Parts: sequence; structure tokens; C-alpha cells
Amino acid sequence: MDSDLIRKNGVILGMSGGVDSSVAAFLLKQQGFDVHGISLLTSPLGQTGLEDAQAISRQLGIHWEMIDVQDIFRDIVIRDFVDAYTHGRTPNPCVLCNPSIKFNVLSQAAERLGCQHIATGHYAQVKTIPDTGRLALAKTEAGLKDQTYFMYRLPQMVLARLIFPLAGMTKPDVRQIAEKAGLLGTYGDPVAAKPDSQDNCFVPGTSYVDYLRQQLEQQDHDALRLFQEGPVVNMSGQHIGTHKGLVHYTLGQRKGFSVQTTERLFVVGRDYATNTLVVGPHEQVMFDRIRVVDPVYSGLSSISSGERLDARIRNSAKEVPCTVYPLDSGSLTVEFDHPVSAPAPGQSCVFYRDGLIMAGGYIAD
RNA sequence: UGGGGUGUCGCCAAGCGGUAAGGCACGGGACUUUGACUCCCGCAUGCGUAGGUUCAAAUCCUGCCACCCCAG
Repeated sequence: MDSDLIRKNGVILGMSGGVDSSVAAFLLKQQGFDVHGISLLTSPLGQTGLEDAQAISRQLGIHWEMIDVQDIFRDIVIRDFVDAYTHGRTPNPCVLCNPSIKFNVLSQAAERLGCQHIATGHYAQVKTIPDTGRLALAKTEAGLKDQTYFMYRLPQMVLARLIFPLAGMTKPDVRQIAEKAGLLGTYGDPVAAKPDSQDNCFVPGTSYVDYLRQQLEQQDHDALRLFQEGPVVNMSGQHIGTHKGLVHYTLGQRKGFSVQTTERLFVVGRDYATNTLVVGPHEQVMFDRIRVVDPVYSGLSSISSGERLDARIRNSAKEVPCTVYPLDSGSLTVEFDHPVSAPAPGQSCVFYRDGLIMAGGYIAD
């Protein structure tokens, strides 16, 4: 293949083997792109999806290759995941994986193969800010599925070549296309019927705690105290139950600790010195101000003091109005118009304006 | 040992003669490219125990058991 030339219709497509990226492949092919599918092997668990991606590629007659990124994924994403939990933060591996692994590797492949574009099956779009020419991820139409939150850390260079074939579609739309196109997986099973998500992509089952324990048993014996049972106390310090080990809990959580009470109690704090879980009523978990560290800028190149923006504290939450103040350290202070529920340190706060991502960063303690 | 009180799901707790509310916890689902939150469903043929009264008792009566308080 002639990789010295930039092929304007060449597109690198990230393929997971799921409905979304499969339909994205179909649509790009239909639109006349020269599609090169790439599936990333991040952990042993990803194997089955890869087989389906390969089957779909073969069916559509597009190039396909698998890239084994397990080493770098372990060094960056898993290391951060473990590190965050041992330091009492609640990580979001997808937010880190997207810029450092997924889109990074796809970009490198685009360079290598001389492709102008990269694409994925995300529900999002890229827009240009008129005044500045900067690029920003944008939510698609109101009410539609939106996955921009997970990608806020993508740099301008990546956004510049990004295409989202699924922008503006609904999940039922996508399934219908898969159905009509007759897309089939490895064993001839219809892709249209594949279930959506499967939680954390590198942790088997739902028990990330077991996974953490495995990781830590080899490296950090000191951290194993995080798995030890301990007391649960209420706001007045009364011992009202027991917890399963502090790694199990994050701010605002209300399940997983057995407690003798008559009201709904949420995790308010964790005292590592005494291995104590502190719980309280819901209002104790409402915050009207947080600090955001390690920010990245998208639609805005910087934030001026008193900037009015809309903040999203978690993927499933809607944006809430806030005022942002940059600090000399480079971090940000965010004041919400109305208190938000359980902004967990380690999670991301993403700033939008008119549905476009302006900036974002990590919630600090 | 006398006197008083209490015994309803793992925890809290309604019920006061008419055929076991509710909350917490727990289990299951939905939602979801993170962790959480949220929502839906489930959860005592049984009310310390043994008898009695009644058409009918967790609810009334009696004995016993357990725990708590006061007195010695």
C-alpha cells in the first residue's frame, strides 16, 4: 500500500466487534471511504469481540488488523486504576484509555497507513468554534445518546481527523441498520442482537475488588489493609455497623455496608488511619464547590476567572451551571449554582457550553 | 428473690379482636464503554413459647422461657 501519500478517503476505524462500530464500518464503506479496521487487544477479556470484528470486516470486505496493546494498557491504564484505588480515589479508566491508548494508537496507525481520518462508533460529533478555530466534541441532538464525556481529554490533533459516522443516530436506528445490512458475528450470530455494554473492559465480572486484590498481592502488601473489615460510624461517631474493606466504597455510595438504621445512608467519608467508613444522610453528600486538577482544554484555550460554564460530574448526569475560577497552580475552583451530589475524587468534571466540550479535568479531594 | 417493663423478618418498626404497613439491609432486573446514584421486582402461612376464650387473636386470659430496669 502506498503509505507516502495521504489518502483523503482513507479512514482508520476502531472496531470493538459490537453493534456500533460494526455499523460505523458499514456506513463508512457505503460512503465510499477506504476503511481500515483496527481492533485493540487491551486485555485477555477482549478476545471474543476481536473475532467478531474480524468477521464483520471480512463480510464487508475491508482491511482489518489487530494490535496488541496489552503492555501499554497495563502500564498506563491499569497502573492508574490500581494507584487511584489505593489512594482513595475513584478512577475512570475509559477517560484515561481514550487519549493515551485507544485514539493514540489509532492516530499512529493513521500516520503509518497514510490515512486522513480516524473514526469510531461513538455517539458524538466534532465541531469547530467559529471565532478561534478550535475543535470541540459536541453532543448530538438533544435527547440522543451521548458519549462525549469519556473523550474530553482528546487533543486537538486527534479531533482534527476524527469522524463519527453514528452522529445523530439513535441506538434503535443503529440496530436496524445492522439488521438490514445482515451483519453477522463469528458464529453467524446477528450483530444487531448483541447486548450493549459489559462494564469495565478489563475486569472480569463485576468484582473489580477481587481484581485489585490480585494486583496488589504481588506489589503492595501494605495496601491489603484496604480489604479488611472495619467499623461504620454515623455523623455523630456512633458505631452502627461494619464494612467489607474501604476499597469497596466511593463517595455517595449507599450499598455494600451492613448497618443498623432506619434511614438511607450514604458514604460521606473514609478514615484510613482507623479503617472507618463514615456514613450520613443524603444532604451530607451535596457539594456546591469542588477543585478540579490536571485540566485539559478543548473548545476554550484557557478559562478566565468567573467563566460561566455547564459542568458534568459524571457521564449519566446532565450539565449544571457553574462558575469557574482558575488558580495559579493550574487547577480550577468550580462553584455550582446548585449543589451537586457526590462529586467523587478521581472522577472527571467536564465543562460544556451549548453542548460543546470546552474543557475538563479530574475532581480533587 | 420480690416489684415493674419488653418480646412482630438480619436491624428499626406499625399493628390495640377481623385475617402481618413501612424503612434499612439483602437478592434479582433495568439503566451504563468507569465507579457510583436512580428506578422496578422480590423478601415473616408468621408475630418468644404452651394452652385457653372467640365465628375470628400478633392483638384478650393463664402458665412457662428470655432480656431489661428498680429493690435487696
